[in-house]
Amino acid sequence: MKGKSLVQNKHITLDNIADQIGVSSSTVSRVLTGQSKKYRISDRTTEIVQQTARKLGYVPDQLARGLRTKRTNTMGLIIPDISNPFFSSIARNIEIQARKVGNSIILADSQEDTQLEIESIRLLQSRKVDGLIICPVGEDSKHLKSIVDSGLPVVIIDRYFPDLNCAYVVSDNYQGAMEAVTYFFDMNHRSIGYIQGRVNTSVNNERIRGYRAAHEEKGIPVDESLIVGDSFGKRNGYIGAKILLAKTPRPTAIFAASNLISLGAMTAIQEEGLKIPDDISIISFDEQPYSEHLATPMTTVAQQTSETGEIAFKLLQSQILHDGKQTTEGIVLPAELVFRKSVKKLKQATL
Amino acid sequence: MKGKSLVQNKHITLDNIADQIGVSSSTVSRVLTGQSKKYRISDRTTEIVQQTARKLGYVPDQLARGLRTKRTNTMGLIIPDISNPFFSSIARNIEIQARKVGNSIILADSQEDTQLEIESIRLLQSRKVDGLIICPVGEDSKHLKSIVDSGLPVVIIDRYFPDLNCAYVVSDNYQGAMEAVTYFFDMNHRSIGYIQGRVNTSVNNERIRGYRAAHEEKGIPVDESLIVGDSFGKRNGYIGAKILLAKTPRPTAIFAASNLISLGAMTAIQEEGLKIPDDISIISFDEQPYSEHLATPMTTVAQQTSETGEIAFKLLQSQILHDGKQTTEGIVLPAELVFRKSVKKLKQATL
DNA sequence: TAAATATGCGCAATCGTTTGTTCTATGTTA
DNA sequence: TAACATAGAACAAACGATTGCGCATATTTA
Repeated sequence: MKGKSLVQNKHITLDNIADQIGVSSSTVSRVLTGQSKKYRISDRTTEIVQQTARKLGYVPDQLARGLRTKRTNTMGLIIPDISNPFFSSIARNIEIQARKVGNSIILADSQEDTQLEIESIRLLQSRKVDGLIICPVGEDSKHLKSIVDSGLPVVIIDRYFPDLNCAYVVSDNYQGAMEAVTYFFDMNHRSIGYIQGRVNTSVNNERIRGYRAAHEEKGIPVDESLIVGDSFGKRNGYIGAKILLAKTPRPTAIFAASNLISLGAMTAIQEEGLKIPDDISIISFDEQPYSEHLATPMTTVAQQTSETGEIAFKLLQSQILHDGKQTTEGIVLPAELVFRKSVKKLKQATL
Repeated sequence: MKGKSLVQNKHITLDNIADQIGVSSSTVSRVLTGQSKKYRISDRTTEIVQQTARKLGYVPDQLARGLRTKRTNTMGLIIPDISNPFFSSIARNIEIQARKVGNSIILADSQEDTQLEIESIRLLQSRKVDGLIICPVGEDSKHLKSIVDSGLPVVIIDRYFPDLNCAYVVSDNYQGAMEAVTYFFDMNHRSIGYIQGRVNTSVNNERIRGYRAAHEEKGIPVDESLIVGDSFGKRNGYIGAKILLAKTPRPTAIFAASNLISLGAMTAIQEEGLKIPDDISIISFDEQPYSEHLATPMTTVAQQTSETGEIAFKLLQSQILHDGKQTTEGIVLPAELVFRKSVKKLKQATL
């Protein structure tokens, strides 16, 4: 058997096959979609059709099929920054799940820009995706509401909107932040800076809520001036840390709202000639492959990225299979504190 | 003006618009594709069409359009592991470029598996992408040849095949490796382990070639037993390092073929109770945001990821615009050594 | 005033599939 | 033998957009 894959000279269509063996294209279609029995195509015909299809290297035109069937087996994925390992890890798992069932993913990077997010949604709609998995930029949800209302299956990940009637899967940011800050307290820290991410995103709100709750539980008032920053990027981490470190008295600990933030904070800390954890303790959101290898192995709060992707896909898929009936299930995955060396146990609790 | 975005009740087509204002759908089409002048549609009609299209929230069905025009404005992107920041960074830049011109990217993760790569290609073909950007798994290129021969515009990135007549953009792995190893020599190292990536990929071959060339230039014979490993993953880095560190005499330096490999190597080094760079020096391929923050800031050889993405896209785009005429341009981008602290200068050159 | 040219737009085919309906043999039953 | 099933497959109409061609009017030209 010659395994040589034929060069597809132009393009093979159902009609080509049909002509070749003198049947109609409908018959070919039914055979190739496995409906021989249903439409009583004889075994002989079925066999012949399959053979010639294979011989000619037929591959169905998904555009035509989609046009006719209203299903493209394609989903849109909108991510604020695919180069961020946190997101790319989620994306990967979504893609893997999708491919298992013959679906494809159209990727859009919104670059943390709501306007681009809106454009992306339009673009994906025009490409007739069966559904959308979207990690929203964050503050605004009007455009999301309108698309959910339009009936397109949507699953939101990472960030969500309480008033949006839509399936979502997020981490328990409240609990994660709460645990992290509580841990700081347990290590006798009392002045904990928080370098936050993009404000007014659910992620950020929840983490702040956790930060406050931890304070409240310990009966420690929160110093509002210790909450700084406004984005999940590295630069913001740098700036935020600079600000915190300039305070007198200097906070003894920093809670960084993302992997990039902590990276930025680290260069600031270094520039100030300070050591982690001796001079300043730090916990970062987002576990990364390199976390354990940092100058000081980083204590992090880990989110379940691969589970997030997998669950999001399955949620979406189920909506699609149930004929676009949207579920509004919300799934929240626990975040887990992974302990390393970046927080120091202070001697005496001031107070 | 009410900015309220209308719920698209079902779906607006050209015919809907046409009916609404009593013209034919062809007229509407011509107006909406900006061909009013060419087809002598009156200003008045043009105006009305545009208004109602806007009012009704018309968004063209790209499936139908693609079916008719044979252009989908969609490109396929096949990547061995999108969660690897090296690749996701490339992917991001491709997506950004693509979107600028209204194109979309269908993402496929081949999981470093040639079989999945082949499947992905099929899938993308059936989805009628205008072209393909692919970072091949590596060893085999038969399937690539067949697809290039089929006339589909293709650009290969990161890894390439000398015998494949196809545009590509890669880093100068030879030069990068050569510089790294030469630097080791300049620091008086003489026994340099190399933890390689997937064997028989161009990336790996070129880097080994550089490794050898550096030796030759210095007149130092290469110890074949110092070349270990077989994948770009973290696990391979760990294992490779374990093997190298067990040798007596122990090599004084390790050259790691990827960011993940060096991460794995670091845990091995740590487990052995060794310090970088005091006990062992290391250089890693792939600059990363965290490179400077590692336990010992890592000397790396940086590749131009964003340029890679951008160039790859533009190469592909140009092929597509020139009516599928494939260019076979090969672009190789220089790699740059970025110096940090992970290499120690040894006292005496043994010899 | 007839012919020529311009203006403005519609017809209908087409892209490749899918699918409800119809058609024709051939066999079966009463 | 008339009536009727049944098997096996073809017909044709979608899906929504694009586009070559053609058909009316209106305007200009000779």
